[in-house]
Amino acid sequence: MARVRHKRLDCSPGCAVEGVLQLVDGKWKGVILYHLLEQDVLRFNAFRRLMPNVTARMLTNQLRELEADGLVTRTVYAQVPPKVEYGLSERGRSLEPVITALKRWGDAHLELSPGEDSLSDAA
Amino acid sequence: MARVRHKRLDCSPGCAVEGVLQLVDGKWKGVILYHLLEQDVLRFNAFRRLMPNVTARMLTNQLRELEADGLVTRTVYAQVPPKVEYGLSERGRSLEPVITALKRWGDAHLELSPGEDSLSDAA
DNA sequence: GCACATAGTATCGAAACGGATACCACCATG
DNA sequence: CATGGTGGTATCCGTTTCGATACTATGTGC
Repeated sequence: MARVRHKRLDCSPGCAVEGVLQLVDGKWKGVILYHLLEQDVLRFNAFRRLMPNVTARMLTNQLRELEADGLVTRTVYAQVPPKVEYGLSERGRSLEPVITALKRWGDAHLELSPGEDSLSDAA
Repeated sequence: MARVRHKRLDCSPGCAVEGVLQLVDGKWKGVILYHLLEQDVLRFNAFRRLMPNVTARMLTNQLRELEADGLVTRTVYAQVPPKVEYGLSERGRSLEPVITALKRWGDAHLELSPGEDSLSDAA
């Protein structure tokens, strides 16, 4: 679901840049990774509470892709009611400098007025 | 053209991360920015030669969006044949740590087999 | 006078994206 | 017996993306 982007990474050294972008791109992956770096472990519905606008379909989707890319781990507990925990793999955790660089730049250059970045859906 | 992503950045502190992603995301923006950091100034067709798979339509599009976001500058010389130069604005140049972080991670974790990242279209 | 290079634009249409909605199993609680 | 919470899946369907193709203007070289 993460935009097909490039079949071939035909951009010479720029490839590396594109390659990471391909992993992080996806409507909600940035936020998901960010939250996982902060919280360590999150359950499905915990994500939904953190990001009220994401639909279950999309959340599943993004998490599955991140898992397929080896960035997040998915642990299912054989319980009823079900319990599934999402966390960062080692590879995922290694993205920290990247996420940090993104956050640092955003904080410095984006000037999100506080109040626009509320957790509430503010419908 | 850069995927609508989120109307509201309702992800609390993660917003900053998403915000930057919104600027860098776009099928070719990562590579464009990377090349501009390396080369300083590039002309339209120079980009096309560096990225043989991008169509004129898309290239125009990505450059225009980057320009609208204040990351690249576009200088038109009143000549015939036309000459248009693209470069980084100060804001664009400030993205360097971000691009660098992306590239560093990509180089370390992606293992692009050399030969797959050729400049040629290798049709 | 024809082709080539410059830097694009316009239009078509197929494919992908992604929201809305309904639905699943299972258990606990009231 | 119904309702709520868990973690999803399936389907429909409008919207967006983006490649392909054709086309523009002007000046130079052959």
